[in-house]
Amino acid sequence: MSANPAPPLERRVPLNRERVLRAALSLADRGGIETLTMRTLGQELGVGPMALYRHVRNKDEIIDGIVDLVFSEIDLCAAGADWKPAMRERAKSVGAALVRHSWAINLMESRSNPGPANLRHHDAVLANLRTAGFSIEMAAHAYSLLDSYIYGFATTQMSLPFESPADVAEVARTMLQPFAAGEFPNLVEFITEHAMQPGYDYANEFDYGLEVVLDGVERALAPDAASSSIR
Amino acid sequence: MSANPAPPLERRVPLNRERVLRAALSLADRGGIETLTMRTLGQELGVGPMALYRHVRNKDEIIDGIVDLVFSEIDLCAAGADWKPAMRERAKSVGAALVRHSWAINLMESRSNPGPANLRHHDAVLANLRTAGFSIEMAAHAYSLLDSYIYGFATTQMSLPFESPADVAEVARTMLQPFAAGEFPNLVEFITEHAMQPGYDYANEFDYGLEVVLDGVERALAPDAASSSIR
DNA sequence: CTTTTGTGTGTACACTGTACGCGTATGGCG
DNA sequence: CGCCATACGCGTACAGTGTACACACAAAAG
Repeated sequence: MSANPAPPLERRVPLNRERVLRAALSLADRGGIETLTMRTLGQELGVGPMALYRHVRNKDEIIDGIVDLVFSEIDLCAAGADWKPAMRERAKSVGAALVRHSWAINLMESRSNPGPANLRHHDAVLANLRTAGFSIEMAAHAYSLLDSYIYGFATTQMSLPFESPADVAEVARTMLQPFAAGEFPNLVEFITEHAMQPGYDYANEFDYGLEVVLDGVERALAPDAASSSIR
Repeated sequence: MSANPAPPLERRVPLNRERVLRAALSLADRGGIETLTMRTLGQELGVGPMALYRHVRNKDEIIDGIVDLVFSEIDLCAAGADWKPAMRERAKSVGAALVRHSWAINLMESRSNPGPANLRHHDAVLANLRTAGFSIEMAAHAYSLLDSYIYGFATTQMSLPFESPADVAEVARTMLQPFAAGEFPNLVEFITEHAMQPGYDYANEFDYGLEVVLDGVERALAPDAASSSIR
């Protein structure tokens, strides 16, 4: 017959792993990791849930995949670069990526199947430190300290239940409501005199702690040179 | 009648919120947070899932409750104590609690309904710092840095997919298997020359970073006194 | 006695991930 | 051209999740 019963006007471009992961990342970014289900992801791609299993072993593989996509957004530091600015830039790059993908914070370090971008990232950091003269032990110290701080800060930052100083007042009131008035005086003082002040933004704390950590590493590396760039 | 039709030999001691939370904590400690479901928890208490809802509004309230139980295990620091040893002890106490309840790491800071033990803990830390002469700003700096490090370290520590140096070899092999031999030379060196060495235990890194952080805070507080107790 | 209140149960519903089998479109082959 | 293997997506089904709702039964109160 000349008339097709169902004319494939727009030919179905087949799914692939890449498109599945991209859509999953976009979905997680927009609605958080909990809105990423096989059904919503299928809907996003105009496809049933089971179609995804042709391109991905299971949901865990999707999670691993989008976590590695986040790692791939982090700038790699050059091996020959001065370690301190390189580590500072890396820390900020990681922090920025975690802000862009806040659902990823608790997943970046806890996946047991690291992807290529993850491994490449770690390798580049170690390369920079070793080239800069860090012993393996010192590199281990520095790396542990830096990563603990970076991920810890991102965790505490993202878990703050407010966005602006105006929210702080509201949240603090409901949080402290069930308790006696003078039960937590220091906490109340801290909130009213600090967190509720106009210019307050917890994100600013990141740089301060980062400099403390970097200076500490520098001092441990060369005990005489105390740069003390802490403001 | 003298003969009871169904003699309540062991009279059903009624459930209460306390027992529900204790059982939930025990369950999470034994099998991880994912094994804590309303059905398993009911089974643990010899009761149907719906019975729990008489004592708890929903599952989130159970999570909030057991997180606060973990907070209640952390030693409170005295307001008048020297801040540096007090913060050191607090950090270790938090770290120890997180090791005992590793399921809690990602929940301690991310619950938006902090319980009384949580608030009491924060209040005590702030009291110590303020009494020791920290301005509100400096207390905010120090608190942010310390907590970021503590929780960040716990996160990275708990997410390591191995327990002993023997496991490291196995895990590293399977992790690096899909990649070319010389693709990550620094990572391979780090693993073989450091993580796989006999005495290696990542937990030891905690104290090192903690001293760096404490010294950094001390220096920021009194820029002249550089104690440099870093080994 | 009746009535109220507290406590646990059973059923049911809307979700989740995913195992299994069936159709169909596509591309290589004779 | 016909044929067929393969790749791809779909539909159904199942076990598991949190929990809303109506009910059963106990103890206590009036």
